[in-house]
Amino acid sequence: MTVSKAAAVDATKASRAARKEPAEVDADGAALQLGELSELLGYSLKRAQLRVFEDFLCCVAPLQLTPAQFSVLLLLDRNPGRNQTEIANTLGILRPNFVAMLDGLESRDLCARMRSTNDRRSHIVVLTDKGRAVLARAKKLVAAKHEARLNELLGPANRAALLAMLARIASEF
Amino acid sequence: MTVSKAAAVDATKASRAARKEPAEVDADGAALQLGELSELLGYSLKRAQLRVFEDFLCCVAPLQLTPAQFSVLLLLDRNPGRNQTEIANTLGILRPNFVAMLDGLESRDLCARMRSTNDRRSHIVVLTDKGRAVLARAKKLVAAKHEARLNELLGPANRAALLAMLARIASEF
DNA sequence: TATTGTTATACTCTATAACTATA
DNA sequence: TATAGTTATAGAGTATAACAATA
Repeated sequence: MTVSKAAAVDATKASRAARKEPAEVDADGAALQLGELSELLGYSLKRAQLRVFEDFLCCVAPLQLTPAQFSVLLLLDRNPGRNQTEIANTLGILRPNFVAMLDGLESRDLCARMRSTNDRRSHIVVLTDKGRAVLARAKKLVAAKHEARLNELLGPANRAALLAMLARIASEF
Repeated sequence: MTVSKAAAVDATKASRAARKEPAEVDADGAALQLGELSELLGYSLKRAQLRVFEDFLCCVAPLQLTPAQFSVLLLLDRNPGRNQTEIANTLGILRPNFVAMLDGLESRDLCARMRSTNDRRSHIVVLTDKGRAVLARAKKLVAAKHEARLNELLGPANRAALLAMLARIASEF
């Protein structure tokens, strides 16, 4: 669910090898046959996901946000007053792993932990003003550069159909 | 491009947290709003990919094969006489990382390295008889349990459309 | 000099156990 | 006792540099 910060710094360099496409020729000039691999949904799913995350990283590079960090900011903005466990669970991040992730965002003053008055064990996670500003800029970059290109590649109808099928797989498969 | 071997041993246990679905209720009974997240292609792509790999692991559990290992066996079967670099490159695996992966398959007698007579630097990777047998059984399990259920969920036409769009994203985006 | 396979290494991601402070 | 946040830790996955053997 997350992406390396090193990759965020230099997405193109970080996955140069993975970018080599199946059909690309090798040293001797003969590309290998993918065979049944190209009919395996999981295989194409994985390669498409890597490519999309790579492009996301590229598009949001000025803001230094990974897909995972962006998803946290989005969720905080939409769900104020929630604690770490609730945010982490919703994103499929394990609570122990969410600690360092929040530390990173908090150290950049994008969000803050606040002790809940109801339950002093809980940390309510809030977006800071800077966090809201960065999120707003990130949304614009994602919409204008990232999602726009996907829309262009697939067409709006196909893009919607793709999204619906992916959501269906994630929730019903 | 690969999947943990621990997950292969117990896929359900390994990703219990990640399996919690976005709409699932929390302790206080109120599910969080995903908001724009549900319109982010990358987000659904990632969640669908995790779910599909998890199911793959489950379906092929009797053979103890990860998606990555299965893809190597498929490629070896379809492309005899190739060396490590060619196989690894085609799958987007870096050569140094492919060494341990091949060691694992070779130690289970699923494939073997053979010095090339033309170029004594190269290791030609060949499927063993056992490797061919395991691959055949794996293909049947994947087709009968894994892909069949995906087909059932989406319908053949939608499944084909999904595959085409994913391949398009991987190669043209 | 360049390439193949390899080792060593480092960093990220993911997962579990166990601690602390609260409830 | 149970839960929230945390720490420590371990295992995969992924990336780079550098070496030996060979070309």
